[in-house]
Amino acid sequence: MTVMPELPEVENICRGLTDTVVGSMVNRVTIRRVDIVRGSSRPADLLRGQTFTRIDRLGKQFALIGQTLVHKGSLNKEACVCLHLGMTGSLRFYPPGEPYRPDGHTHVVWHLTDGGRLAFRDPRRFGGLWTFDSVTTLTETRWSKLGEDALTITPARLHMKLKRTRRPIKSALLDQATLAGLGNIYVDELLFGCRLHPLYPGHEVTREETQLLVRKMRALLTRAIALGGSTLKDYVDTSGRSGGFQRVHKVYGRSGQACPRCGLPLVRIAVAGRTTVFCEDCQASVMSRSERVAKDY
DNA sequence: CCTTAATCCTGGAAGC
DNA sequence: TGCTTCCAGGATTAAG
Repeated sequence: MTVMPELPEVENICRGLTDTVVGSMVNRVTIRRVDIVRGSSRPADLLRGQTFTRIDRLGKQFALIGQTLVHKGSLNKEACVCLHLGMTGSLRFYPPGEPYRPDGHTHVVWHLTDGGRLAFRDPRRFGGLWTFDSVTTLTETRWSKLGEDALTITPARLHMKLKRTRRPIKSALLDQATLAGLGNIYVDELLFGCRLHPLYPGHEVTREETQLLVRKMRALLTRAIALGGSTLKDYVDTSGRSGGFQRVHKVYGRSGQACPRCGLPLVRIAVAGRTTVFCEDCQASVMSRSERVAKDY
């Protein structure tokens, strides 16, 4: 089973990058597929000649931040590359001396002066890469459209967002403008953990239910990070390393199978065009209108 | 303004 | 066995 890069996977990639490439200098950048660099970015400037100073993350997106020493110790020219892995994207670090063979899906390779390499690979190319002249520009022009990070958002802030939408809670939680980091897998797992119906309208979610959501969400994500972290060594990638990383899905991908809580068959519907699996019995805590909608399926 | 639907893309699974 | 069809997913864009 493929590992989808949601927040926990991305967080582990960032930690891996911090341990491996931060401090290294980029000697050369190979762009094997130009259109993987999105927007008006100039592909030639993907931190070439710069030193990785920091890795930032917001939700599922993260940024490689580099600096160039223009004058000795006085003026630093900053730049950064924002990455989004989409569905099948991965970033893998090859230590100096380790052979690597780029295939047709390896789109960008950073060659470091110490001989290490960093390779971005994405078969389906839902992912991409954006360049900015500073972290501030990235934050103001791109990350400003995202909600708060799923790991740090407070119940009060989430409740504020949910209150003003009539969309199903699942749609709202998938929307990165509501909060950043959740994907289809974790949303289904989270709603099951909170016993909330996926079609429950956002504005009907109570303060108490939002508190439960945030509490469960933090626990879920933290646990997933810990599980993924145990497999990290030299590699910055999570796909292709299955050892020890079997995520325990209670509902995702288990439609028709027994609900782990009550034993009834899990049901599969479509919400916001996404496959949604849940337990009609355990997650029946919907009110009036939405309950009728749910029953229509 | 709010919400939904189509679009992108490829590999793997399922169907004939 | 080999071919075709369908499906999975996140974010952007267009349309309702």
